[in-house]
Amino acid sequence: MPDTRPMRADARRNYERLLAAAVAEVARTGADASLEKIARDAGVGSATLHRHFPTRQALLEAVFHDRVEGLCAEAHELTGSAEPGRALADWLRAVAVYGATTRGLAASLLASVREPVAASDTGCEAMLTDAGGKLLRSAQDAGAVRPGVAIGDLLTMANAVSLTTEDGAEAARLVTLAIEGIHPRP
Amino acid sequence: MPDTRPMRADARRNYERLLAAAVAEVARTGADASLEKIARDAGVGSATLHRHFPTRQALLEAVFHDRVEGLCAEAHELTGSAEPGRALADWLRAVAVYGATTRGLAASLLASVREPVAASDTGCEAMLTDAGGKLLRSAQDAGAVRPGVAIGDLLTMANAVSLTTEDGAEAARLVTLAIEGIHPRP
DNA sequence: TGACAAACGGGGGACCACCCCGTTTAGTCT
DNA sequence: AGACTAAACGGGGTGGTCCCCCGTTTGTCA
Repeated sequence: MPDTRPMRADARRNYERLLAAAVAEVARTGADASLEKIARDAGVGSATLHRHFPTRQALLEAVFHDRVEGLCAEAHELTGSAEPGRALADWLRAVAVYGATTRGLAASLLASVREPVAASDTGCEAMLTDAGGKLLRSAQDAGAVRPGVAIGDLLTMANAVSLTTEDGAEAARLVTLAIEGIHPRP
Repeated sequence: MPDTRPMRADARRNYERLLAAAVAEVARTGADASLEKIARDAGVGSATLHRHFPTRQALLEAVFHDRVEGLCAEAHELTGSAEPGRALADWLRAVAVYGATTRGLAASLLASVREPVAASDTGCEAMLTDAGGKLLRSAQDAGAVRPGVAIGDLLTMANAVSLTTEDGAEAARLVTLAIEGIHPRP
C-alpha cells in the first residue's frame, strides 16, 4: 500500500470528534441515528462526516470496532479451555448479549454479511468469524459439537437473536435454546 | 362495541386501493417502502393513507394479514399429525421461509412483539402465537419437545432468522439448526 | 515563506413522514 | 326528491433526512 500518508492533523481531529459523537448517539438512538445530528454534535459539517464515513455502515463499523476486538480477545482466551463446548456457548451468548444491548451492532454485522466486503478486511464480521472459528474447531475436535456446523451460521444466529430482543437476558436465553435444540435431553 | 357502523363506500374503496398498492410496493421494496409512493400509486392523498393506517406498522399488518392467516390454517391442518415434532419443525420452517422471502414480514412481527398490542387483537403475532401454541403442545404431549420451550421463543427465533437472511433456503437451514441444536446426535 | 493538495462546510436538491384545514361527498331523515 | 350533517378527502405546509457540489480555508513540505 504505497500512499498511506499520515492523515492531516485537522482530519484526524475531526475523525475522532465524529466517532465520539457517533458512539454517544448510536448508544442513545440505535443504528438508525441521524447522521446530521452526529455531525452537528461533533461540530463539523455533514459533508465532512460523509467524507470520513462514506456509508452509514462504515460509521457503524468504526463505532463498534473496539468492542468487537474485545469479543475477539475473549474468544482467544477461551480457546484451549478445558470445556470447549461450554466455551463456545458462552462466547456466542456474549456476542448476542452485546449485540442486543448495544442497539445497532447486530444490524451492522448483518449488513456486512449480506454485502460481503473485501477479503483482507478488518471489518467486524471478518474478525468475529476468525475468532469464533477457532473456538468452534476446538469444540468439534473435542466431540462437543457436530461436524457440519459452521461458524457463519452460528454468528448469524447470534446476530439474529440480537436483532430481535434488545434485552440481554432474553438474548442469552434464545441463544441457549438454539444451541441446545428443542428435543428432550436423552 | 357500539359504534361499528359500516365504512362509507368511498372509504372502503380507498382502503382497498391503498392495500393493493401497499402489497405491490412492499413486495418490491421491502418493509421500509415509501408511504408517499404507495398513496400516489393508489391515487389518493397521503393524508388518506395516514387516516386508514395511522402507523407503518398498521399498514404492514394489513399487508401480511392474509398470508399470516394462511400460515395459521396450515398450523391447524398439521395439528394432530402423526409426527407432531416434525409437524412443528415444518411449520416453523414455513414461517421463517415466508418471513425471509416476503421482505418485511419479520420486521413487522418483531415490532409488534416489542410493543405489545391489545389482548383481543387480531394482529399477526397473536394469530401465529395461537396457532403455533397448539402445534407445540401436541409435540410436547408426544414427548418430541422438551417442556419449558415456549411458542413465543420459537416464533421469535423464526422471525429472527427471517430478519437475517431474505433467502428461503438459508432460513430453513438456520431454523433446522436451532431446532436440532449443535451437539452430536446421541 | 510560499505553493498546493487536502480537508472543510454551507447550502441546495430530492426525498420523506406527518398533519392542518378548507372542500367534497355519502348516507340519512323528512 | 331534496336538504342536512358528519365523515372522508387531499393539497400543501413543516420540519426532518441523506447526499453532494463547489468555493474557501488550512496544514504540510520544499
